[in-house]
Amino acid sequence: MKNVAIFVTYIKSYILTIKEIARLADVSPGTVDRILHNRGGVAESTQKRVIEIIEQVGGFKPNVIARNLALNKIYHVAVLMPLFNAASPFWEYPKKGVLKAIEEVSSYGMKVSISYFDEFNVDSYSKELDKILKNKNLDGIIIAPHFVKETQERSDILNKLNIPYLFLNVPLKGFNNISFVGQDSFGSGRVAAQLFHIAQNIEKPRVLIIEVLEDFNNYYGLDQRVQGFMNFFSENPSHVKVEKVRIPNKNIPQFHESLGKSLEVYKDIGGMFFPSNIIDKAAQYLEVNNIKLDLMVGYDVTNENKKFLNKDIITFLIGQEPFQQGYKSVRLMFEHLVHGEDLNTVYMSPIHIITKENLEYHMH
Amino acid sequence: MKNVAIFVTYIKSYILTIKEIARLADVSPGTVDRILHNRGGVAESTQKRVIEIIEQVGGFKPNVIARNLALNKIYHVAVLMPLFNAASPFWEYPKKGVLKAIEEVSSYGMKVSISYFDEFNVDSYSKELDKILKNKNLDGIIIAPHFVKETQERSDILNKLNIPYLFLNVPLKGFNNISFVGQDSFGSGRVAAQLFHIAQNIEKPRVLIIEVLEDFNNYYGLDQRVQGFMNFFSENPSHVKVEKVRIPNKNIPQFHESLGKSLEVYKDIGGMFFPSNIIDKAAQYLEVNNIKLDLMVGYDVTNENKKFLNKDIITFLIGQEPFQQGYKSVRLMFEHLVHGEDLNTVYMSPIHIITKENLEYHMH
DNA sequence: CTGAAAGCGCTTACAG
DNA sequence: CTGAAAGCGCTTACAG
Repeated sequence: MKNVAIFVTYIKSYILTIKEIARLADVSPGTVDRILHNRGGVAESTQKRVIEIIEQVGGFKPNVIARNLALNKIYHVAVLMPLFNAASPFWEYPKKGVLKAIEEVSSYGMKVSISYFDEFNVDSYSKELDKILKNKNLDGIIIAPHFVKETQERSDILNKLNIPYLFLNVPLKGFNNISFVGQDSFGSGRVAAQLFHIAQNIEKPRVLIIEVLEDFNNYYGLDQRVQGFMNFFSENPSHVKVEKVRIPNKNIPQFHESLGKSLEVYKDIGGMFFPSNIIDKAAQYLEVNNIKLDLMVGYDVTNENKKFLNKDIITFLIGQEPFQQGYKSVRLMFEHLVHGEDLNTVYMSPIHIITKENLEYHMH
Repeated sequence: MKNVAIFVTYIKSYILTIKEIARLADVSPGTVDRILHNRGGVAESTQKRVIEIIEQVGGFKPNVIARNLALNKIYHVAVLMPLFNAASPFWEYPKKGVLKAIEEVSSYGMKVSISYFDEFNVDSYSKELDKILKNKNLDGIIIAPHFVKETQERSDILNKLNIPYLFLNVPLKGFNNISFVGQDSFGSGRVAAQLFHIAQNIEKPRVLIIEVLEDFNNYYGLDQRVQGFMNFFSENPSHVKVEKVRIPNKNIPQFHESLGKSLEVYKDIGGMFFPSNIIDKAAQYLEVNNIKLDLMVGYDVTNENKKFLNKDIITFLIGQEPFQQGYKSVRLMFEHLVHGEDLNTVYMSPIHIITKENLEYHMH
């Protein structure tokens, strides 16, 4: 043990192996391992000596690779998210992000399976979630908890399972989820408002917020977006005048009819704000009827919205980096399970301002 | 060998180990390994048989963890980038990104060392680069090649070293770099132009581009940004009128004096565009002299620029996700060296539009 | 309370 | 041309 100090200055940043520490302490590697993992059954004197040596050599960092290999443990993680299709265009990119992350972690001891539910069908959500919760061989869950009540009903099971679960995109409160990955809806509404404040034509200062009934019932984030929008104007004196209308959206013709009526009521409006990605339907109406507004702002870079951005009918889209949301949720679960990292309770997505010109540079 | 087919249907997505394949083929693991890595010295008949079996079981994917451990190889990578300080505020976040990535990959067989040069001192660049190139124990290099000539002079050495090198932030052409991570300067100029097009007050349509002499000599990307800016207006009819001035920047008083003169010449301007992050100096001038412009657009979320964004003196900043640039460059090198992945020749950074309202949600 | 041994899956000399 | 053995660093029964 006398030579330890000299040895240490020599090796500097080099990290010792368990075997080397064992040799310095005159014990076996097994004993060092027991101490490192607090597995007990070690004489106090031995423990003290070994810990001292570890401190002297500047701590011990296990070789994660060797650790993984020896444990030969594969962590199983389930992801539950809405199915991507024409009715749920947003979910294309979270899915891609999840798949990309799966590819990366699959070589390093974590297997991930994805289940999908229909965003507009509560039962499909409950059914898929129940299936996942029955799986006895699970180490972690990532959920886009679109349905509050159905998720709450299962919170007991989630907690009893005693495995970490992480919320993706929907920030439900009152759960023991280890983390949330998604956008601050309120803040994103403020960003949209600021765009009108900066860019709305002074001669046509009236802006219409369109709340689509069906969307509002489906997703609580929309209300937050509108709240944030209003909040900006309550804090900042502005030439912009805001009006709000609620219209139904059973089908396109009906939606277009309601929109048309609103535009007749507010003849002098210069812009519209949609707190959701349904703005493409309105853009279609404007195009067909050859109406030009100064500013059209909505959410999410879906394929339809891209089209109208490129035609200069939509001016700005608020993006939330959905690819990263999917990617990040899986990577975080990996860091937590495989590397034992503590996660932050919240990982806020950036609030992207997307225009025709920067559209193609973004990974959506 | 008869049972292979049945076995295969049973195991499905399970990936066989070398040992298992060896057993199926009645050879030793060593032989399978020789075939997998084309190391030669295997009878053709054996080779054929083993390859057939591998195909039947749906291919072989090595366990990267075991591979790393056995190879016991540590890849050494050098990073050369500008030193972050008050004069080079941009480089704070690439550095942070590099450090984050280093933390991640250090557990998986790659060590990274960073060297810094003074962005405004060619010699420091040459010196540090030469130091790196002398290192015989190097597997890859990441460079922010700020100085064209000095980099060109060393391209022979770079190529002879026969190790991959990747360009960060500065897209030099005519090199054998395996990849580039950074922003499309031309495209970013177009984005800035579009912001003026959308938001510039109709009553004050004149916009001033400020080219700072010293910056222009230092960094070729600035010219590209201005080109892109002009290009947008040449393609899009707009009410915006663009003027260009070139002013020197030996020191702040001189810079402010030149700026003041320009503002006297163009009394009716409504906005200014800075193709660099030096916009904070102009914002300072406007603040002190109590001048309010409708639109001030510049580059990069430095601490100074943040301040003026929050004071509503700067309207928009174009961001290039510098953290991600640093992070990504290291991760890509890791994928290339450790996983043997082929890289794309270019990884374009997004072109972020930053305002007071979305500022805090972005990782810069 | 402690050590020796075997094993995770792959690689690499070495012997034949 | 091929197999047996040892090793990467850590973990885990097992024996004492």
